[in-house]
This record gives sequence, structure tokens and C-alpha cells, in this order.
Amino acid sequence: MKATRNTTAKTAVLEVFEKSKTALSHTEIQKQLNDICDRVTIYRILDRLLNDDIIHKISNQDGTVKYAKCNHSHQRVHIHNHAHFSCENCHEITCLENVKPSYIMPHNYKVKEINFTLSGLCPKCLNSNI
Amino acid sequence: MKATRNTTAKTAVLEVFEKSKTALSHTEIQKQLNDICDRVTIYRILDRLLNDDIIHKISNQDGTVKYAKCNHSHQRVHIHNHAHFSCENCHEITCLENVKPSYIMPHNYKVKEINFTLSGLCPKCLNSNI
DNA sequence: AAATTATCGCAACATTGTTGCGATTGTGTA
DNA sequence: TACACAATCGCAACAATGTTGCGATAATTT
Repeated sequence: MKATRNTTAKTAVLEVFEKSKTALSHTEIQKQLNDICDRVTIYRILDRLLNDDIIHKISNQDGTVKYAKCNHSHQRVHIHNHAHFSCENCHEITCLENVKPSYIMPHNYKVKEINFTLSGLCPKCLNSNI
Repeated sequence: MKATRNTTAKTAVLEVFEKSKTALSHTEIQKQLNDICDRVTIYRILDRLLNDDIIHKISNQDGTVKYAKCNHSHQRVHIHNHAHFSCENCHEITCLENVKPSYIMPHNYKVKEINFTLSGLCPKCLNSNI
């Protein structure tokens, strides 16, 4: 149906994700792109990448929204049920691919996705600050 | 030091929380208050209530921010480590007070708070739809 | 009742995200 | 390679959400 095209802007956004070890907000992406394209274009590219399951969206406890690349392209269907860590000092968000919570739900709820975000101090800030 | 005052606006906001079984966004609170006070005032009241640990903040997966009353006034120190459920149909957010995830963290992280939000269909929507 | 100061209302601004539309460009096909 | 079609882009305009400053108001304290 709708073929997703590889435009220069989209390639540039993907490169930014590739280079970054942490999740990025729209604004951070825009800065790294150095105004190579319009603000709106970035939003639309992010929408497409989300739709194509190339990136995933993470909303932080403080209300900010970030995006990170998915590294599981081999799986046909996947759920982003890994955890994220949000550092209260440097505000970086990293994926904790191997941390998966176990829990018991009450009846009558149908759980489709889970969002598990831990916050505190990341290793970098834990060492540098006190 | 700074004594928190009991103003009519603050009382009204607290009543709205009391009546609601689900978490509320700033906009939802404003509507329920029927323009009894200014938009900015609500933001400031929410800030104070957060500071006094009377309510807690929940940021949904879709990026929206909501607030809910804490029901653990007897505890001196508490962490909002209970889970929340976000319905993808009616967009209501409810506290799952009894759901607490267990998990294993990598070393070198200092976890101070956790945010565990499950999304899917709530009991109400699970029954009415399909 | 008066004084103190937290809180309020208003205006103005900042940030973030969305939409419509004509122009541009990537990609399959002739 | 050139053409045609549609996805994508840039721009402008708008909407929603959150913040800040300041003079006015009102809740407490004395």
C-alpha cells in the first residue's frame, strides 16, 4: 500500500538515533540535525518510524516524551516491554533491555502493553556526584 | 517556614480529586471546577499538592500528564511505587494500589522511584466493547 | 483590627504538537 | 533515461499545555 520512502531527512534522523546511546526528545533530535529540515518534518518522520516499529516512544515521569531505536528487527511481532531508566540528574533515558518486571494483575483487565520506567541516578552520575 | 494555606480554590481542587475514582489531567480539573479560578492557579495548586505529597503525578504513555490523590497519609515517607492502568479506549487512568512489580536491576544504578504503567482495556471497556 | 505574606488573576510568553496546502522529490514503470 | 504518481517536505497558521512577573487579594498571625 503506502511505501515508506527513504528521504534524506529520514536517513539523517536514523543516523542520529544510531549514534545516540540514550533516548532522544524531538528537540534534541532537531538540535543534532542542525536545522537540516523543518520541525514539522521531524514530527512526521518520528510518526512514520513509530508506525514502522523502528523506534519506540517513551514518556518520562516528568512529562517529557522521548524516542529510542528498537533493536530487535529480527522479531516479527514484538512488544516494548523492557524497562527504561531515567536519570534525575542528567535527564538521560536509557533502555534496560534485560530488565523485565513480573507482576500479578487483578481480573477483568486486558493488558496490551506495559511501561516500566525507573528513575534515580545512572552509573555516570552516581560516580561523579557523591 | 512556608505555611501552605487552605484557600477556596485549593479546597475545590481537593474535592474534585475526592470525587474522582480516576486520575485527572489539568484540563479535566479545570472543566470540573467550572472556571471557579484561573488556569494558572490550578497549575500552582497542583504544584503545592505535589510538594506536600497529597497528590502524585502520572505521565501516561501517550504523553499526557495526570494527577491522583495519594491514599497513604498515615505513612511518613512513601514512594509512589504502585502501578497505574491506562485504558486505551476511554483514556482513564486508575491506580492499581496492590500491583507491585518485582525486578532485578543491573549494578551501578541507584533507583529512587519507579513508574509502572500498564495499558490496554479497563474492565468497563472490556465488557462494553466486543 | 492590623500586619504579614501566601495566593490569586491577568497578561504575556515559551514550548510542544497538529493541520492544510502547494511545492518538491523518491521510486516504480515505460 | 525519462515520465508519472504519490509520498514527503516546507511554510504558515493554529491549538494545547505549561511558565513567569507583578500588582491585587485574602488567609493567617499578632
